[in-house]
Amino acid sequence: MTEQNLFAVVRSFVLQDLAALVPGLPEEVLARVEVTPTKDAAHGDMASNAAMIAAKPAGKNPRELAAGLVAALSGRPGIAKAEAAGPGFVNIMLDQALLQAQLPVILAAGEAYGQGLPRGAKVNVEYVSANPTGPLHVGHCRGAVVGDALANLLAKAGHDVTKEFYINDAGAQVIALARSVYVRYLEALKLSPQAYIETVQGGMQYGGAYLIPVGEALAVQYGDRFAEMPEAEWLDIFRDFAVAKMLDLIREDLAALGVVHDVFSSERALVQSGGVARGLASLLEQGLIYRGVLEPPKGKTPDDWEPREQELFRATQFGDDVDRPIAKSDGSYTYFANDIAYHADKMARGFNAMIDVWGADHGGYVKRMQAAVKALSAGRPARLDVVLCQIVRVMKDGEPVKMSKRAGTFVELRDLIDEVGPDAVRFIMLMRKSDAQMDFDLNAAVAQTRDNPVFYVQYAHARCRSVLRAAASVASPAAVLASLTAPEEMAMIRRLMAWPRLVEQAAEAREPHRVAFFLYELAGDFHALWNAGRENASLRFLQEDKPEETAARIALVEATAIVLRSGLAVLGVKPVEEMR
RNA sequence: GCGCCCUUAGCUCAGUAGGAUAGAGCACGAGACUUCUAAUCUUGAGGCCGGUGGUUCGAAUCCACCAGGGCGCGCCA
Repeated sequence: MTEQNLFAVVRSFVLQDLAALVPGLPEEVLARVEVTPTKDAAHGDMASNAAMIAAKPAGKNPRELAAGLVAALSGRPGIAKAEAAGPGFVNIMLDQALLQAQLPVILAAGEAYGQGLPRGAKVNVEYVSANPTGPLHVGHCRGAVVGDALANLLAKAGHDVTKEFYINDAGAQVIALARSVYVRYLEALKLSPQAYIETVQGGMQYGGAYLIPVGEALAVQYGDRFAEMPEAEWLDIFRDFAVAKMLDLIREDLAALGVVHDVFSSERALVQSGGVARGLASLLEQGLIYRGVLEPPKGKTPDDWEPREQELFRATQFGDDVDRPIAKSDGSYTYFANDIAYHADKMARGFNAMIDVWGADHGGYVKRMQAAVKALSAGRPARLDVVLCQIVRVMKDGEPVKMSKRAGTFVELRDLIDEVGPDAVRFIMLMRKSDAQMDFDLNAAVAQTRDNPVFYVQYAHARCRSVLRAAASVASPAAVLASLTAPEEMAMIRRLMAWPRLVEQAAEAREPHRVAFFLYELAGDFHALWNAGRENASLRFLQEDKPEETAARIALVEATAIVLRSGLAVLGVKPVEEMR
């Protein structure tokens, strides 16, 4: 595969010419040299900051250095003109033919356009990881969409990506699930669960109707065998059965959203196979685990505070604020210990880059987990990035839709998908930085106007397809691309050309929302181009008497459709053929 | 009290590794349908980038402090 990213190509020219002008510049200076799209067309197609970056280490005036770069770059193939500007920018104007020649590149690549060259690293993206105690609700939705799109984006950028779901099936919450299911089991047998419920501390935790069929299924399978039995006899059976059913529910919900994980990892299986001891071994060897007593939190101390001796991990040695407990005072492991083991397990499976997508309520957990991964990696290259997703409020008619898990009226993810469709859910969730709170406007999500970004982008694709359908009879195979010269057309090509670079940058920043914004802008460009043909008939795509120009424009439309599809594929949103 | 995230136009938000005159949409003003679907487009107005200092050729972006909003804070996961 050849380099599709023209910005990378030109950057390598700049670096070569810079090295010739100023030999021996340090790596970290060169790394800061960039070639970017320009905001203003008057500044050419691309701009580089090279002269300003290098001026100080070179002991030269940035304008002077820029002039030297301009002279060298001007002779490069494909570069029509270079000029120094402002405080020392080098503005680069490409040959029109080079821009036009991007269209056949895009057409040949198809939806693979923008695909980065393969990189060595195996990346694990873990997301959703909801407790297997019920269907997904809207709170899980953002993480599901962001994680899935991020994984797609990284794959697009050339990484070897695994999508993973961590099943929290080892803790107290799945015990509580089993007990709640037992109540439904008794009800299915027409027995009163009241006496049993009174024996359960905290009562029935999961009261949702979705457990009724689970209880019924158990009644069918086991009859009244467990009706009078003590908990110890049925707890494991009920828990495993219920967890399996809940995972089925969750998988269905995810499928409705178009999310499919490659791997489901069970916490319980990890624990039972001795994974925790395995995971903690390297920390023990490094002397990073000790018995100690934590200081009370600064400021106001909890009322029931009393010093306790626990096993602690020296998280402070790796940037955390305090050391963190590995084991409770009764000796059993904390969730953190299991999580260390889980990440150690990922590393043992060969992942040197891990990304966890968490809800914002886990923000306080990031430092300790990163500290643990740092300790586990012990010098090997391993990196954990945590993407935090802030709360989403679902809004209707300007009012927040009530979500109360306690009252059993929480909005299930499925309700949201049924209401607005998976494409709108995904696209709109990706129109925000994940670490900013967002309101999800139900009214906008179903609107057939520019208010609704998914509609706007899909409409652009449908318009492309509409032209291409109408073009079938007019198109000539020999596209004479040189006829594409109108400013609107060249602007369109520049936008398309930016796609591979955007993939690279967004993947590096772990920010899939940039793709959504890119598509929104690309759609805007196309709608503008479409309407330009309305104002000026000579700009219309299909020109009856000019087959060559028509062919060139069809290539442009086809390339636009390809980039739209390529981007929508990253977001997991379906392109549509027509809007009727 | 401590930690993390956020604060950009009336509203909802972008701002691409510190780059040039801070950009979109909505709402508001003025325009464009004998069509490749006007479900769209063009154009105007609208800003102390929360505040104050600092770092440098250059700061919405980095640092410090302050104010406001959110999340979390030793045997819950």
